Amino acid sequence: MDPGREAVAIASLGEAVERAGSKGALRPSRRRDDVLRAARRVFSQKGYHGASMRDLGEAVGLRRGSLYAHIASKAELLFEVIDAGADEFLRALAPIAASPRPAAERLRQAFRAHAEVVAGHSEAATVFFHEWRFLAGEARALILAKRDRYEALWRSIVEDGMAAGEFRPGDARLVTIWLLSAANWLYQWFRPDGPLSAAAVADAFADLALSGLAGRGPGEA
Amino acid sequence: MDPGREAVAIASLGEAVERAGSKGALRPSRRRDDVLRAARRVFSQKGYHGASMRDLGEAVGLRRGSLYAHIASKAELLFEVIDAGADEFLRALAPIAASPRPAAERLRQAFRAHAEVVAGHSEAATVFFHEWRFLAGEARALILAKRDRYEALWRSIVEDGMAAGEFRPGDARLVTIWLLSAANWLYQWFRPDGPLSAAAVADAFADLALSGLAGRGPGEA
DNA sequence: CCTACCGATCGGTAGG
DNA sequence: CCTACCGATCGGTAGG
Repeated sequence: MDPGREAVAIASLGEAVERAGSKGALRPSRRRDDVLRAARRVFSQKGYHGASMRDLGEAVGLRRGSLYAHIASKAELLFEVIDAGADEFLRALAPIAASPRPAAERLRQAFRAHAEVVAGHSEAATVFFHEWRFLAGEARALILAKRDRYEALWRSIVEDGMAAGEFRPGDARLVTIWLLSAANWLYQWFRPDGPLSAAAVADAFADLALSGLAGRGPGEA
Repeated sequence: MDPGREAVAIASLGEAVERAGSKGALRPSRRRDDVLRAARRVFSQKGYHGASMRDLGEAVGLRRGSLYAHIASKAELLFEVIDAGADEFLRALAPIAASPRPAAERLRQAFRAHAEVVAGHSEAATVFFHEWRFLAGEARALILAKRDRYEALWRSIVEDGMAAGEFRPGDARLVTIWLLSAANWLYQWFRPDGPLSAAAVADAFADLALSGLAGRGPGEA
């Protein structure tokens, strides 16, 4: 809650949020958190354009117009939901990518971290993947930069593994997309109340990615 | 264009399309194809709820109201775009899944078929994955049934491979989701004008899926 | 936080 | 009579 850092964050969001700043809409509050939570849920269910401000108002118990005492715009809500989701993924992966452990072990940890974020923040993950393209200007650029940073963290694990001879050589970028596909797709089907835990799915995916469908399992090496 | 088959198809779509049938809106025409093509493009770019009938009209060179001489509703357009996309995927995979070839070979063919459908029908694929949840009633059930059939075709290859000892034993359902994740995610990043062809990406994914990141490549077996 | 509005636009339909 | 389309407008709702 350092006001200096917050001012920097506000300045980076461009015109819409600056207007909000001048109105004080960005000031944190319990009500504001309620609105963000409602946005996460309603956007994930109906999509950004399919969700109306009335929907959000009903979800939080306010009239449509009253929401604007807490936020600057519908677009600002979309950015905040997506940005918070992106931060969850980055925060979970950063220490794993920077660790000195073998690449295969870090790959397993990366799958676990990713699966646990999806399991714990499925609404934000859905909004991230489905609605980021409706962001405009700086908000969009900021989110795409975080997405690229996240992919670069995964790629660094792949490149380390190839350099160390742990992984067979190949197109690190393509291999990274291949690995991330399985991780990213989780938001489409994984349910915390399903038969498998996030960690179990992550471990299964890591085993498959490392050993392959026609290879030996990790216990048979 | 057998009118009997068309009547069955109409009946299966529920009330909205039956209304269309009674007005003749479902009768094929060049103009109707133009509208469907425009819907595919505009829905893929703006999303279903973000695209207005005015957008569709502009894309096809008609006023908004004139579209209703050719279609019954915006919802009907969404269904038809998604259904045609689903049929492309099913039509490409069905003969591969039914083939008597080894499972590993069929898996490679499945990746190729899927990647080529994504490459050739990227707009329909995007609309399929992002907008199917905005379908209602029977239209939604029909699409989910096709999605399940497609997944079952992939799973049959996995099960055959495990039964034949080509693939190591495991949870066929989870392995299928893992394989399909890489295939499905293609619509997010694959571009036909990129450095790799759809077939090249498919082959790389098949090699990785079969041999794994830490295993030997197909030429080193 | 509300009611009461704005300029505009929504999906869909009217008569001709 | 048909098709393919027009300009205008329906009742409601959008973000603000």
